[in-house]
Order: sequence, then structure tokens, then C-alpha cells
Amino acid sequence: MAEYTKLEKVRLEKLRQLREMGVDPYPRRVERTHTAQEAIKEFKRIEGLEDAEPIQATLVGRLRSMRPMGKITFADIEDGTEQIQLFFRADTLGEEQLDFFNQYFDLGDFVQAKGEIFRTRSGEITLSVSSFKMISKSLSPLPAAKEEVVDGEVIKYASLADPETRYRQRYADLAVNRDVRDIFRTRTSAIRAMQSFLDGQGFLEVETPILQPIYGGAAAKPFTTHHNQLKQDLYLRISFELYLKRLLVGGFERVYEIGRDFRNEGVSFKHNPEFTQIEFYWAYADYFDIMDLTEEMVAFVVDKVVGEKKLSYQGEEISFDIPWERIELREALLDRTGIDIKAHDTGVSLANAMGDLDLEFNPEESRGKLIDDLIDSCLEPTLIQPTIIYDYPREISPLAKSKKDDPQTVERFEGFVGGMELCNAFTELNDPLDQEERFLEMGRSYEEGDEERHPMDEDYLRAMRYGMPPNGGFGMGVDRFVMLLTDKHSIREVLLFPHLREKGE
RNA sequence: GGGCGUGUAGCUCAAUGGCAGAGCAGUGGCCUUUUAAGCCAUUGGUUGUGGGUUCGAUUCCCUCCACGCUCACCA
Repeated sequence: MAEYTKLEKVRLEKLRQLREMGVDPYPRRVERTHTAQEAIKEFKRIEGLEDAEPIQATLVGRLRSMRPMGKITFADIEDGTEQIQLFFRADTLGEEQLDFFNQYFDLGDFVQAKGEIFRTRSGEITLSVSSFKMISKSLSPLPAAKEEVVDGEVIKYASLADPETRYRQRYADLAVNRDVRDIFRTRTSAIRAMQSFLDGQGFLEVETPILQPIYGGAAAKPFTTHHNQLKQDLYLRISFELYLKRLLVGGFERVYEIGRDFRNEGVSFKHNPEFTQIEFYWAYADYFDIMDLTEEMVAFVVDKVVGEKKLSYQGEEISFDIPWERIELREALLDRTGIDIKAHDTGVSLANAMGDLDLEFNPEESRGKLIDDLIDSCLEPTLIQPTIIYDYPREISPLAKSKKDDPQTVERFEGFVGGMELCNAFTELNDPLDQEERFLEMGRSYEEGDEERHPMDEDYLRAMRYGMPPNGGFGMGVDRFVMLLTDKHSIREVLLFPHLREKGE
């Protein structure tokens, strides 16, 4: 049972009185002739015209501000499009109606108001209300802030800011903070743009299983669940890769999926247990083709969403003009650290060389893991402008095809922007015997019982044995991309309902 | 999981080892073109939780909870 605050009790009493008067505070049907945006646009259109009929409009929206001044009241309502001012006047409505509004309507209530659009002395387009109606009473006061618009900039005074409340009660955050709604509009338009780009390139959007009997395609700990009737343990997918590549065996040449992955790992400003991923696979392409397409797609999306091919992220101007800088991993590391990874073909040797760097690492780690450490600490943070780093060590890339003249290196690249890894792609391994060997290698390198250990996916190997066309594949964290597009440092800002620890009530 | 930090009114924030404050919101009043409306008055608190030190703790110490930053983890 809800415990009501004093402010809520005041509103409950108003609600009770409304009902007593025969007013339904939650009516079933609503009238609306214009959105706020349409009304304003329509008014501007006819404003200067001779003998134009005044615009009659019925608007709806949430009460954001009330300014009673004796025999008149100004109020602002906001609908999904825009905010617009309402003008209540005793002369028009009668004092009784005006008092009724002032007495029983609160900030946060949804109202319906009918009247004529006009412009006030101070120049604001306003609805002069001739009749109005409660369409949903708000019982809990929103943590609404006063706002002032100065030169088009909205200045807020003491708005909801506590991150915990904002994320736990995202509905309140959204209701009160317009800029938060904009983040999610941007998010959706970025996803639409990716779809429209890939669709235009002849890719087919598909859906593959989220509940999987065997997880794979990435090194991550999965969430486990259970199907009762089938008496079968299932995993929430950690990537789409192995299913999408099965589709290439099936004869689709270009497929992509945008959806949720789940990883049972640490939560941080850039990790949420469930996150959105885009992956595409392109038959008869290699990683150089994927590099080109990646650059085009990212530029397309940035342009679509931002309006130009550059943006500002955490104070850095980032340009997405084609082509990106492309650097071989070995050279990039040599440049940043003075270490030539090619000169060190064992973990021990590389660990010795890394000893001179001011860097913490576990010298027991494998060569591949040590190279990964070097990338994370010496390379990634320096890559602000879009950069492609290519040719990775085989042992941390079990699904990528190796280079012809260098079996320890694979045809793989990662795209970095703003000091973050943005995407990961490679020429996909399509040799079933080689793939089986890689799975076995991987199995050996993990301890028995290691949760990241890959189970052998026999069905995937069977698919590959039927023949898989040569292909290139690509994966990108959509949330991280949206962080870039919206200049947010935390993944939670770009997730509508980020995961938070359960809190006892 | 480790380190650091934060938690005070519905919201944003002050303050102090000795009666816990402001602005906004709320309530009552004045006000017919305001817009962070204004003016007058006024309500509102188990200072995250549990314990300890103390004559006295919101303040000092410890436990726990949540959040933030950071490290670890993270193909």
C-alpha cells in the first residue's frame, strides 16, 4: 500500500472533491484538434493575413507551469511536440471557472483546453481558453523545475538531477527533462539510419535466437536460464555471430541484426548487463571491404543524426570524413610503446619488454592477452579521431581468418573513436577444419570450469562443413555509438532503463 | 571485488558537537497580458540504516544499504 506524502494527500483531497462534484478526473475519451506544434505553425501561417479566420483549437498536454494573477491565469502545457501557453480569463470563462482551474488543477495534470489562438502583448503565441477539462489528475508532484528561455537556450533552475532517482524513475526524468527525451530520439534515429543505410546496400535485417543452447561468438560470461518443460538449460546470447554466419551457409549474402546481447559481467559507466549490438555479415567481402563500408555507414549515420559529418565529444571535435586513418596494430604499438610485437612471439618475451613501460599487468598472461593490455592502456585512449587499427594476433581472435603469409596474425580490425573502441570486424574464418582447431585451442587455454570457456558448437561446425562463402563480418556496440552521438560519458544516459541494483523498499 | 566520495524537506542545495535553514513546490491572501510573474503570510524534517563515543551526534567512530567516480574485470 502506498504511503502518501503531505503533498500527495493535498492532491488526493482535490481528487475526492472533483469526484464529489461529478467530475471524472480520468475520462475515457479526449478531444484534440491540433498538437501544440501544429497550432503554433498554423497561427504563424495566417498571422499577417487579411481577413483570416482566427484559429479555434482544442489542445491537450501536461501542465508545466501556472501563473495565477487574480482575474487571469497563465499556464503552460506540454504535449509530445511542444510547449504552449494557455490564457484563462474571468471575462471569458466566468470567475467560477477560473477559480475552479486555480483551485483543482496542479502541475503535472493532463488537461484538455479549447479556445482561440492569439499572440499576447509580450509576443507569446497562446491559447485563450474558452473551456477546459481535466483528462488525468497527477497525484504525485513531479520534481519539475522552473525554466527560463534565454536566446533559445532553456535554463533550468534546480531540476531533477540525482542520478539514482533519474534512472530508477526514468518516467519522471523524461517527464521533466526535455533534453533526456532528445537523447532517445537521437538513439532511435541513429538506429533507423543504420537500418536505412544497410537496407540500401542490399542487406537483409533478420532476427536470431536470444535463448541459445550454446553461447558463442565472444568471450564473455553468459546468463543462464532454464526451460521447464523441455528440461533444458539455455543461455541468453552473448553475440549474434554464429547464427548470422549460419545464414550465409543458407544462401543469404548480406544479413544484419540489431538487438540485445547479455553478458554476466561487471557493470560500469560503459557496461550494462544487456546492451544493444549491431552485427552484419557480407558474403564475398573481406575486411578491407568492411573497412570501407564501416566508414561510409558511420559517416552516413552521423550526418543523418547530427546534420553534418562531425561532432563534439567530451570537448573533442571529431570528424568522420572518409577515409579514417588506418594503422597496422604492430606499427601503432611500436609507435606508442617502442615495442615491436613481432619481435616477441611468446608471452614471456613480451612481458619482459613491457617491464620497461609504466604499466601494470600480469606477466603470467598469454601473448595475446598482453597485446590486448597494451592496446587498452597505450593505444585506445590516444585514438580520438576515427581510426582503424588492423591485423590482430590470432589467439585473441578465434573466428577470424589468418593472414596468408603470417599465420599468427589475423585479418581483423577495430575502429576507435573518442578514445573508445567502437567496432570490431574481420575476414571471417570459413574453413571448418581450421575452425574446429581454433575451438579446441581455445578450450585448452581456459581452465576447466572457466565461465568464459567456449563450449564447442558442433552445429556451427556442421553448417560450415556444408560450405560457407568467404565473408567479412562487423560488430558495433550501439549504446557506445549513441554515447558518441549524444556526447554522453555514461552508457546509463543512453539506456532508457539502465540496470541498477535492487533496492529494498 | 578494492579505493575514494556522496546521502539533510516533494526538488535543488546550505549549516553546526548545543532549538536544522534557504529557494522552488505546497497552503492562505492581494493582483486582468504574465512567463524563473510579483508581494504578504504560512505548513513542511526520525538529517539513508543500525550501533558506538558523548551530558548532548545531523556533525566524530564503526556496520550495513544505495548511488557516483576510479581501479580490477570486460575480444
